[in-house]
Amino acid sequence: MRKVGATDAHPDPSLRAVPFLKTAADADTIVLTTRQREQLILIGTRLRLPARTIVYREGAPADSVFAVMDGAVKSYRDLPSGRRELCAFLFRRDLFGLAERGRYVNCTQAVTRVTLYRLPVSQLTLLLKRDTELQFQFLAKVTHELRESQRRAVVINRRDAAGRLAMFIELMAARRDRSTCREGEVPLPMSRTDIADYLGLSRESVSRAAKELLRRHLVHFENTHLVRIVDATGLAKIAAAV
Amino acid sequence: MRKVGATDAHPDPSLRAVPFLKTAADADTIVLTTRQREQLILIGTRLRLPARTIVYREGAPADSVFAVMDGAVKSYRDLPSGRRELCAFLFRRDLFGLAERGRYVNCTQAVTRVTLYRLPVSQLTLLLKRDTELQFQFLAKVTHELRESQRRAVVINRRDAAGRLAMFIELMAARRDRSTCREGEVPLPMSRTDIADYLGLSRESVSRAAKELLRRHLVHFENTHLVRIVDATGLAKIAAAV
DNA sequence: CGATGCATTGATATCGGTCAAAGATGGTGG
DNA sequence: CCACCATCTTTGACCGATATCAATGCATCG
Repeated sequence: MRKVGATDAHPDPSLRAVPFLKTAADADTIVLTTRQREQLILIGTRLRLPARTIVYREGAPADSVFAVMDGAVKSYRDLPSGRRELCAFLFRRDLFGLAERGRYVNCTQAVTRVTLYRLPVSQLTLLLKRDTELQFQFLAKVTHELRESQRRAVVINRRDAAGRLAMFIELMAARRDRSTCREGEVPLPMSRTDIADYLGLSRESVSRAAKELLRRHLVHFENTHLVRIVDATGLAKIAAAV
Repeated sequence: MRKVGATDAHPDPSLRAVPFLKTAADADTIVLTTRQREQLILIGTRLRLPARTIVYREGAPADSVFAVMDGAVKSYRDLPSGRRELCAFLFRRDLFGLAERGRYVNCTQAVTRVTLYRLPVSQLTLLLKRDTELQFQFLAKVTHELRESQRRAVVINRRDAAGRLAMFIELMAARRDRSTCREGEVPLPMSRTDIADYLGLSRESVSRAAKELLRRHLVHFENTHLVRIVDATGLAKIAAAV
């Protein structure tokens, strides 16, 4: 496993001028518009990593921010109990690597082979200083993402296994790249264990929940990593039943 | 039950100039410094409400923001399933009433008799425009609170009933007014049902968890609404066990 | 001092976790 | 191209924790 994006050098202290980059650390993910992404790519370097590569570890000096160009990345934290809390799955256009006090707050690992852009924080800071509009967008995205993940966390707390999985499938469906998959088909590139850690369930419960959704004719699993939504309204009903 | 803070008038459209006030809606609570609070109080009006008064309802036009001067307020949402999700308890110095698209996102109700300051959003907006430092502080507080509540939600999902209650008691202990209660004593002004809704448990489970903490000599309940921490380190251990 | 809501306690049911084992899948090298 | 091995996934049995239902106890406020 390679490790990138972490050196012993401290990040640019001028980051202090953009405190939201630090404050909003836990979100760990931002979705940008095409225009914003183009701007950021100008200052970044392309990076291709095989599946399972650790992009950076929790606590490492946060000197870079990353943008997903292709593939999927997971962001997680290992808890003292041995459990793993999977905070987010990151796809095309997602930005990740935000830090708190100059350190990454999560560990991130490639789920599939991925293409990333790496943006040095120092240069990003300069860009944000020059472009107040971009900074503004950044802030809006940060708070938006925070809200989303907060909503997820709250909601996960009160739902049976099937409901959580239904919600997860809908989430993945909403984010899928329409150009690369058929109507109703949703790729699930991550492992069952990853899904379990994300939903706060055991592997086995995810399996059983999948079986349950199948039994109710809501979805059909073409294979482990591709699910087809059979009854979208029925699925939505279960997913929404808070 | 009286209802205040909700009229049919639309909120000041200039609110659009302060999008973070809307964006950060779900946090619903901000803790301000004394200086900031003083500034805000200048534009507000004092309000005394008896226990159980609804301050505003979910979905009502958000024309005011409120600051708690004394007493406790709860912020909640009733879910379609009939469950109630209790988002936050608000105490002295807490600010609440942030909205999304001009509407309140939660329902808020006085837990005890309370004294509030009511701040018209229009005037608050003006103040924020004049005082960039205050606006900045506002943003920092918003993101901070968001992070906190996010952390809570995530953490709640992986803990047994006793652990959740231990965490809750610690939370309340951290926020209690030292001047009005003895060392180690923590007032719990809210009902067991409220605690249950906050922790995602049933009333009965809260009762049993309380008994469990008592059995382990970690706390002692002087009465229903006053708990004394007997073994702080032991309690912290249970509360921290993720 | 009674009445009403709140809190506790007990009995039972249900759901998900855990453990164990079998079944699929995919990658590697011959 | 196939066989084999490692890993991931599924299935089953069982257990424990919490929800739910029911009843009793308690306090608070007229």
